[in-house]
Amino acid sequence: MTTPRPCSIADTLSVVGEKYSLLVLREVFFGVRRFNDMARNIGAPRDVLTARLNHLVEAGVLEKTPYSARPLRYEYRPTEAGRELRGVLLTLLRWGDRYLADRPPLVFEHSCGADFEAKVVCRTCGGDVSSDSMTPRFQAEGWEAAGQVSG
Amino acid sequence: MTTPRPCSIADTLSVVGEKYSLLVLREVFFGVRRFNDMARNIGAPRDVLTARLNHLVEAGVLEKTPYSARPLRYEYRPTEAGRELRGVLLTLLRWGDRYLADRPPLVFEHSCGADFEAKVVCRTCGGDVSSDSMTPRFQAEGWEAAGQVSG
DNA sequence: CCTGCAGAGTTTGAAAAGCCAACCCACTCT
DNA sequence: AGAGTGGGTTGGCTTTTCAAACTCTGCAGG
Repeated sequence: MTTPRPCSIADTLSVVGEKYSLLVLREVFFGVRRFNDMARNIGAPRDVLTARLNHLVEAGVLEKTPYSARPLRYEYRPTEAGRELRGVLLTLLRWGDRYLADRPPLVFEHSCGADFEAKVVCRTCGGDVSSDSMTPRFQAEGWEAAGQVSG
Repeated sequence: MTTPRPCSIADTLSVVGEKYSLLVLREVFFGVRRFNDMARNIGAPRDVLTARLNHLVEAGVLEKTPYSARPLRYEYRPTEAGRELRGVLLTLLRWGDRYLADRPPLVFEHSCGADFEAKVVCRTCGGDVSSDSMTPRFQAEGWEAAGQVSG
């Protein structure tokens, strides 16, 4: 068996898993729309940024629309699918704040008044995801977990 | 200003943002502990996998413990910090299931009985994260959002 | 003892991707 | 006219990635 495990995590990473891609999304969520601003805020080489933007547009995560006709200039905005990646970013942010940073460089205030910290729950019941609350059901043959889902 | 925006997302990505790193984590959550199994399930070149495992161990996300003394063999397990990355994986999984896959190759059954779908909420109040429910407060000078937080 | 096999890497050399600086084009502003 | 801005593209160099082969340690069978 030489093909990798079929998996939506891997599929998603093939869209947003390249270097800088998620940082582009971060900038877009901050309302940054233009090439030069992104390049500066992210610290990415301009040619690489060009490639990432194109990839994200092709993947349907961003869309480019002209904001100036002559000279022709585009700005980049998230699509509905792109907007739905907000949770990924917030989850990464929370992990870094917790395990890496002494003092988070950026805090969000949630509408409830508290400093926002992301938490992942079951969309149906709202319950926690603990290690033993989830049972995997593999749809493809030959890809069971080794042992139980754990960690 | 030539330094990139200070940000826990970027910091987190410097730990788990390299190619294959999150797939290593995925395997670890499935209970896969050994080098050869990971290489096969992920489809990663062996030298790259070696580098990623070492990086993740140094970063305190995985720990290696011997499971055989002669020949000396190690297995890789998540640390507490590594376990806390589960939410990142589940959020990526959900996005891929929703926007990429026709039929998800893997489904988890949550303890509530439903097929699990991840959702990100405010840890304090349990409320949704909509675009306008969060107000950024920048701790470092000069890094405001351009326009409001949006998307 | 000799042969074969498994597990976990390490080495090798070519192909791909990343990086940086410089350049270009189409305007606008002074 | 000259300088500045925005959004790239180009060329040349460095770093990663990749696949295959190789290493090393021990076990198992004949």
